Amino acid sequence: MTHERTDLATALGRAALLSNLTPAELKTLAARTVRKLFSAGELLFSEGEPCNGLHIIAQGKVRIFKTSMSGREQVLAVNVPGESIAELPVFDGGPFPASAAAIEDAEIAFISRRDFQAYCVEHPEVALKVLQVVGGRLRRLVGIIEELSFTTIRQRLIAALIKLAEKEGRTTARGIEFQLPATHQELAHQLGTVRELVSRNLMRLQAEGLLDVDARQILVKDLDGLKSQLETTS
Amino acid sequence: MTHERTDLATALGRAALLSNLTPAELKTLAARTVRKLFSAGELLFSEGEPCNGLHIIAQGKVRIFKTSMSGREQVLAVNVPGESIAELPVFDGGPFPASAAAIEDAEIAFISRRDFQAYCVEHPEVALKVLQVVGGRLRRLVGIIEELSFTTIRQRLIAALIKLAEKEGRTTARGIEFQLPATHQELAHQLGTVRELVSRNLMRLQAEGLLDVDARQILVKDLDGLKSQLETTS
DNA sequence: CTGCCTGAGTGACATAAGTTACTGCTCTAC
DNA sequence: GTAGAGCAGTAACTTATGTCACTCAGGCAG
Repeated sequence: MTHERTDLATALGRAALLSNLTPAELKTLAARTVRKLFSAGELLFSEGEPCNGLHIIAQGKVRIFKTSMSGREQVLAVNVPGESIAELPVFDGGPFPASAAAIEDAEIAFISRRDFQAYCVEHPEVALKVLQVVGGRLRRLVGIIEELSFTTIRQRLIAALIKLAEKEGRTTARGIEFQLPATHQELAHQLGTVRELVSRNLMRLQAEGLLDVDARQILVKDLDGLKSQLETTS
Repeated sequence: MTHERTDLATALGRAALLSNLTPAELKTLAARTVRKLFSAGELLFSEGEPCNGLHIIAQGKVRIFKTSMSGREQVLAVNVPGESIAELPVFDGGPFPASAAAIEDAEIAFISRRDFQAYCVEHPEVALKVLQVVGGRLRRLVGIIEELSFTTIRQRLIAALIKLAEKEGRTTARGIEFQLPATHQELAHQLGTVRELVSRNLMRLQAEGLLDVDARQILVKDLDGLKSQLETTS
């Protein structure tokens, strides 16, 4: 029990939302949080449900997404430990605008709406922090809209590959090498499309000599060539 | 001068963001605002510019939008008097994520970032209000993403028509009648597409007997029929 | 009255996107 | 080892989307 509380307090301290709180404050807050465990694939909550508290990720990755009637998915965000989920419904009182599921086994610190709101009133600077976090979220959403509205799947895929190459790639003699972080299916969800198109477009990029693809293993042979693909008038 | 200040104070009072402030408070705030006038079509600000204050609409309509390299536009929001624009960049300090232009001649109350932030620190409840407003904005963005990702232009158009019919339509013997609020071009921007597709889809709906179209004049003959079009598996 | 400008309707076309339906590969469980 | 599950590659096809290039009507300025 004590152990758990301590863990939660440190986990909370890592949360961007709650940085610059004193250890004592964290402890008080931790005493009011509930630890929740989710296994990979499990739903944290579904779109449309009422929101009764703030989720902070202590362990694991969480995917925020919308689902269409026909079963297609569009990922809105992937959140990692230290980030919070669904800050907004906590404040505006509305239902969740999207669903959330654990990508990996995950541990979540849950603070009830009432407690967190009370906390914000006592600590106005927390509300400003929340605004900052929400600002970043809003910017990402606008970015997604821009992509959906103006770019092809090919370009979105290229953009994703470039980001991965620059973040996770190892530079080798032949180029920049990395693994796709998930299945083609999951990547497709993040790009707002279907598995087949990811596969096809990867093959097409390979045929054009920009990449070598071996299932999830990617070798970028011409990063600048890839980047130049993003600047076409589309 | 006094007149102007008074006007601004009442205009501010109508703003959702600042409701439940006392007249005295409004007056103080109004003393710190600048009145800006824009004529139809004029840009308030452009995507990427630094944000140095909060805009509140006193008169006129304002369009928030993204532009692609090839010149296409995607409207993110249309804001009317009483609403605020770009609350978020004020808080997170980043640049504007999108551009804003006046649809009609517009009058804007402008409060500098510094002043408004100071105001929020003194009045924590205002920060919570801002969170609520931003929450609504975020929900709308998620809605746009859902539409772009899962629906066809036909369905988006139908949804827009239904909304207009229910909000502005006059019921006549032959059906619900209303005018499109803008040119096909503008409607296309709001749906994230081009003029031709709006025109074509309207004609197609007419051919199917759901509507009568005469340029901007619309007569909805079968509202339920329209609605049922939205429930297909797409 | 005439010519011009803007907005609207349309046909032809190229391409992107999504669906269906396979094949084949690689694990894991039995 | 074998069966089955899950992931990946692909071909054929349908539809949606966007572009180009017009035509046409109405309104406004000269």
